[in-house]
Amino acid sequence: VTALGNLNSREAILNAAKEAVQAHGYNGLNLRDLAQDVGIKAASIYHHFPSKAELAAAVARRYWEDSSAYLERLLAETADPVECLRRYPETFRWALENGNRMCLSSFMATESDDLPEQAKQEVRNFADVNVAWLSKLLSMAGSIPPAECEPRARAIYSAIAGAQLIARSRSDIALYDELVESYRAAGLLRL
Amino acid sequence: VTALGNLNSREAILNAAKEAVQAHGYNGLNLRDLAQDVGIKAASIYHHFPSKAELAAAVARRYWEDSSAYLERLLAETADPVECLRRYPETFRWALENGNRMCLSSFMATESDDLPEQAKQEVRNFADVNVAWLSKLLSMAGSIPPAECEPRARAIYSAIAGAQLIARSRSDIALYDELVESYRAAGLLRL
DNA sequence: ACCTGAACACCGTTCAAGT
DNA sequence: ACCTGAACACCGTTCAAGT
Repeated sequence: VTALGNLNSREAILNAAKEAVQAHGYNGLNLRDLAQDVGIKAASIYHHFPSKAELAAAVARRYWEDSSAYLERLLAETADPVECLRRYPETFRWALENGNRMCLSSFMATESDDLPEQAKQEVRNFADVNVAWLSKLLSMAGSIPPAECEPRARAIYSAIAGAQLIARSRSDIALYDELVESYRAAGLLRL
Repeated sequence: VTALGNLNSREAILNAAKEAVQAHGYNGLNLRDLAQDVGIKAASIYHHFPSKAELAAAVARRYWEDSSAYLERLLAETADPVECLRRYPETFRWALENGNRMCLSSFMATESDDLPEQAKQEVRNFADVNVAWLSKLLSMAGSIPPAECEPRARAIYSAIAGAQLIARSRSDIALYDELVESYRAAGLLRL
């Protein structure tokens, strides 16, 4: 019977918190402002999440789950692994297009020292999911030796994260595109 | 006559603030804790800096000035530009060795949305100084076409910043070294 | 179940007051 | 010149109280 009453508030909190953390980070996330976005009071957030830290962990968890689902879908829809890999940088481009935000995991990774263990783990999961996907695709593409697929996947992931960080700090999407193009030209993304 | 009385406090504040921002960022910088590190009260900081924002700008300014001076010294001491470029990743490795900290400019770049214009400018200056140096060295080395030196310099800078961010979030210097090695293997740092 | 106002300790900041 | 205690508005958090 009954009872999904608070699901709307919970969902709204998670979504608004995600956007806020992508712009201001965990330390910059303000519960009173967040509550106002959702249309409730700050104290009410505690009915859905026991603390700001656990809210952040929940947001980070959903973030990598969504990322993982998207990447699997991309792989399922795009037959060619090379084409799939070519499109990977797009995923980090959207955050820049959407209000000059950045990857929630990159931001929270930067704030590692101020995060509880659970939140840090979810941040690591995002990186692991992305690296595993890249590694699998590189392996499928078959253009570099199998032993180099995982190191290369990590290199691509960290380089893309860096490009997003730099481009965002200048509010310059064209710079992001230029950096990705340079990575290709230099061989990092060449397949 | 007289008067360098407050230079010691001012210097101590700048140094302690630098370390704190490298670990916790601008939003994570706590003036009461900072004052305690220096041995004064939080209110006293305002005798040396008009606000937390202007303190951060002063810290960021000194940060890129020191970086610039170091890079010029490295270039003066190391005849070979290729050797010079090979040693560039070391500069980002030190922060990891020194308490798993990160580049102050990368951290503040991440927090761009919450910084005043002056602080953002100093953060951009750091990137500009590093990119200009890399571009000059790439040009001296002569192994890539002149027109590609600056784009490549930007790519190297953002990739190194990304590697530091990822490695720090795992407190794993070996990962930083592996990422740099992968960049070399992939051709990004090859000369 | 879900939400709130009032209170707590903490933060950036100001200011009058100390030396 | 340099520093401080006390106060301000703000923040994360708690809790008793509302529906």
